[in-house]
Amino acid sequence: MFKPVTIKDIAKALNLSTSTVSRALRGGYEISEETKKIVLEYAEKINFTRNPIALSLKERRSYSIGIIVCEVANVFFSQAIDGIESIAYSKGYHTIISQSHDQYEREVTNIQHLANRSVDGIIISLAAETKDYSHIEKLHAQGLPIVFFDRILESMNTHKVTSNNTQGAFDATEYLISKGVKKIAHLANAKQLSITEQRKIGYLNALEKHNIPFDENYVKYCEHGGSKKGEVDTAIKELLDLPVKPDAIFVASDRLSIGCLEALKKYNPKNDILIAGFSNSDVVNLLKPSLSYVRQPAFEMGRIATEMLINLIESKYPVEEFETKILDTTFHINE
Amino acid sequence: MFKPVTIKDIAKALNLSTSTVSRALRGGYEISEETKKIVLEYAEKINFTRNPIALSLKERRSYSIGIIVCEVANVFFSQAIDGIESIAYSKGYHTIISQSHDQYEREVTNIQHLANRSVDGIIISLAAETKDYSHIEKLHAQGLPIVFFDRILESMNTHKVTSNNTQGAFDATEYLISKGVKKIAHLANAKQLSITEQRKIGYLNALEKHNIPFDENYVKYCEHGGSKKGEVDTAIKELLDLPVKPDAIFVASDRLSIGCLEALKKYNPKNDILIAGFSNSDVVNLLKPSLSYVRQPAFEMGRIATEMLINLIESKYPVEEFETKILDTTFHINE
DNA sequence: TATATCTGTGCAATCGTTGCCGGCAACGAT
DNA sequence: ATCGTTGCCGGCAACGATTGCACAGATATA
Repeated sequence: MFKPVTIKDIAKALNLSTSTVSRALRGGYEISEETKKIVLEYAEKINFTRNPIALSLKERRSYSIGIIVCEVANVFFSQAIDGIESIAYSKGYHTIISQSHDQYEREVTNIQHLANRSVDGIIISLAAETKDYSHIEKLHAQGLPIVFFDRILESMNTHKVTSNNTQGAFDATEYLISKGVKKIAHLANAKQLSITEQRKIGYLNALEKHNIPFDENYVKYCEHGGSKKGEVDTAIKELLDLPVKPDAIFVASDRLSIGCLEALKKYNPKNDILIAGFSNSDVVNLLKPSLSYVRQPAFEMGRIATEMLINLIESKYPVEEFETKILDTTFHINE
Repeated sequence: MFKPVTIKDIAKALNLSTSTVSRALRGGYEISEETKKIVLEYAEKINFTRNPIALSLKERRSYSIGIIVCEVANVFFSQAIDGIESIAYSKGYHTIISQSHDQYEREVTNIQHLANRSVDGIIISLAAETKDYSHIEKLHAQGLPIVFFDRILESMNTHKVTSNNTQGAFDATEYLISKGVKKIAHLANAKQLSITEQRKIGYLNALEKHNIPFDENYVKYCEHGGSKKGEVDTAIKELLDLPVKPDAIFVASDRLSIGCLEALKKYNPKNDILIAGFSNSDVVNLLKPSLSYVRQPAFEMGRIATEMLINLIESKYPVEEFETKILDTTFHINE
């Protein structure tokens, strides 16, 4: 059995009380230098580390942060996680990552799990499927600090971080227009997601600016964010089967971009459709068909969300003023 | 402040002792049906969940499993994590993921952190940089259950899961040979990794079988697994600058494959070098230059590793017999 | 009626750590 | 000589949940 050393062991060995040992280890001013030295040396020798579980119980907090994303395999999210960790670790927190796989059920289970595990706060990007938010609202009402990033819940009064989705979508769409295309389809994420709406607005704005009429048939939503087998495939096929085939597609997410490219490779070998979309992939430059892309500052978003969360956690008084931070995207062309 | 309900609250409200409440909630046979019902209903009503931290302290275990991989952004690892989670959740464990980013320091910190957090066991794939194993050996000696997957530590006596790296490497190399090339370079991972050695053996076996002489200059090691900026770039440049330029490259990992393709795109626009390598990427079919690839059963590896670990954790007696499971890879051609 | 058995409940200890109170000795000031 | 102060340390309780043991009351048996 794995049995770590405790301060009791030290106390017994050194013939001291546990409280004395405890204080000596924390450098309490009420302990003589001599005793301190003895305790510290012995603790070092037997490789003592204090039990954070016991501490969590006593302090009613765990110095850990829960993260919920749809999947870690998505580069946008893994970069955001790196950003979260960079701040969390530096401030003495550790992280517990869990994946919703864009499923509502798993989001509920996971957030419950995290709250039970006594995380001090949660950073979350909503699952594509989620339409009911009571599981989150309940915890928030109980006082659990929550920060949203990327896919935010507009209606909840807390800190939020997103990128400038509207601008990014506008840039991508306008780029397509600049290439001379006019029939620009839009492959979108689940309808109820904040990012879906924002990106669609950017797309519409670009069309409007250039006097291109909007056709609702050119917009396809993927209710599972592309996680469901065949979802993107079907959407693309439907677009290709339209009476007037689109000559470009603006894709709303990384996940969808991949599915889109795969489907096009299959159904449109002529490769005469221009594509631009959101992507943080590191292989985006190697893809064929090529993909011009909007990149979000994922790492930075993670950092900021974490700073916000730790502020909430460590605030002595209930926070009333909340902030929504919007970061700029960048656009990159791949001919 | 976030303050969950405790059994004390229930006890007070119902005028019972905490022990009665506790037993009623666990369905203890010694409690009258009537009392049980009252307690259960009230607990339900006020949304009681037991505090797992308190339980961990008492039971000396946390029902959580630590995972250490180099990075979650790597598809092989994220698939393995999905496999780990599938078993872990079904058996009532939850997971704590941490990333070494192929750095020795972070591996040490993370494993320490996990052990402190009282995980019941650890599943680990070694960082590329790691050459000293005492941080792991120490915990293992203390009785912490550890299972290796992918990048294993041969010398440690515990359960291990790998794929058949030698066979996979052989398949890839032989495929290249079958395409008529003879000057096959090998872009390898850090020298000390188990997978590096195994994959090199497969490469050598294929060369030998087809009577192709081995040239040490054709093998390039990446000591940081491709995590360090410019590492792969340099290696590829060196290969291209050799007096006799290779006409094919066998690449040992996903991470390296990407770097390799990028470098080749830059330095070898003629695109006259054939590439085959290990990859679990979901976009591998969309890449240009194209990449024939060896795929590992990552999900399955995660599942098996977790079953092994939970066996170790839940075993009543110290386990003496350890197993090394080797799973088959598959090879896929991309012309 | 006295004793044994059984049912339902409470008490107290436990896990590791820390906060708080209080005790003891040595010291200086009065 | 007495009092107050200070330095150093031990003991107790508490965080939340579980559990062995004890005990009260009811019922059954001798």
